[in-house]
Amino acid sequence: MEAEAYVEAVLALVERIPPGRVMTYGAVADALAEVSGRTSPRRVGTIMARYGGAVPWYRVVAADGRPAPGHEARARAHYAREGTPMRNGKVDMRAAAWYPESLPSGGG
DNA sequence: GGGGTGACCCAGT
DNA sequence: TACTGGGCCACCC
Repeated sequence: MEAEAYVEAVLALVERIPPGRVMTYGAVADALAEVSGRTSPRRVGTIMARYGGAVPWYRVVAADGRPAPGHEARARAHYAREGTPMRNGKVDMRAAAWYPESLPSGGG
């Protein structure tokens, strides 16, 4: 898979995350590992930082439920609107964690 | 080609 | 809960 295609795959997957649900960087990387072969949470984070502006980036959080650094207030506003399960100021991963049943590309 | 960095993750204290 | 160390991969200079 080309780098450009991988970026689009990440963005496409993030767009598939339903309102009120979230995915971790690791989960995104793991989900795309099937179609990409090699991935890592670091790569997903970097892509989100560069191209995340075009997708619901706030639905992608760290493993402990923290939103993107520098955009916490922005993210929390969305969580309140979408009714995302919160826990002590952070996203409740046990309730909000979401995983795609089928991938945006390669699957159907 | 080599070294530093980053919207990460896991394990230990 | 907060802090620290190691692993990981691609990007940038």
